[in-house]
Amino acid sequence: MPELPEVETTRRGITPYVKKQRVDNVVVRQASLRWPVPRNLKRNLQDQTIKDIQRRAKYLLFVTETGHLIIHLGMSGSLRMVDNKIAANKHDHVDIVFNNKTLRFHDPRRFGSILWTKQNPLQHKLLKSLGPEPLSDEFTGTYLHQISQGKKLNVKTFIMNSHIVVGVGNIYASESLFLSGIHPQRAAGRISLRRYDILAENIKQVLSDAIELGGTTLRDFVREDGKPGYFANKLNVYKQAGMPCPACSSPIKVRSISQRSSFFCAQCQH
DNA sequence: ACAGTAACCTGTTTGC
DNA sequence: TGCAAACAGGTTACTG
Repeated sequence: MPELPEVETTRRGITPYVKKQRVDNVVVRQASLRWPVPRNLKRNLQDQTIKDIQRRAKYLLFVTETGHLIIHLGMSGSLRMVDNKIAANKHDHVDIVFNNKTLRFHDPRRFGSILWTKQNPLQHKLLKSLGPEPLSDEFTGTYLHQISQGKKLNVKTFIMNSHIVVGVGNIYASESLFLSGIHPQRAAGRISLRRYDILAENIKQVLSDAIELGGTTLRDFVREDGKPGYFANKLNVYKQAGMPCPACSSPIKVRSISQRSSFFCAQCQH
């Protein structure tokens, strides 16, 4: 479900309800997620005050005095703020209970994760070797061009690799390649610096635009208040197979690349 | 080091 | 209509 814009939308949505709030209780109904929810989560988190909520890649980092809560939404996860008296539904696996609101983690497929670390979360095993943030100045066409040298791997899989750049999932990979006129199956090492400059700019643009609109809701992404994001209306190619290309009107194609559906215009992308 | 594949899970859509 | 296969926004671990 969530790519960077959806995670950032969630972060912004829950921050006013959670920041500076003290955790009254932690309820784990299902500890079997992508990795087991730590058994000591309640012991560590209860009575702690959430000082801030940060984001690194698609991980949300909840800062407390004694450690960090790390939440990843996986494919189908969402976080919502609900009144404390609202009963949990199916797949509502974890509650972080505050004074009168509850942060509720819902995840049908259970590919998400909830972790606790006392160390610097950026040094956590899962975060320490991640690539740059796409919206940072560090992420440029020059960077992409440099590390793609010699790679025969297709460019779509390349930009979806979180060790290259974080936050670009299946939707925004297709969209940014379309905007850049680059065919998703082109070898990463056979793209000019000039075209990587364009691609890096388009990745920044499409992610920023999606954040502005509250992310993309295709099926089950919801914001903290249960409302959808509206970027789905702006998709040029993703899920548009057979529809006319917005630029040239030839039908959008879909093809599986590295086991992920990839949407593109064969006329516009080379 | 790299590239390709399987695996984790449930729900919905597609196709015969 | 019914059932099985395919597919879904992610990422790691394993294989060769």
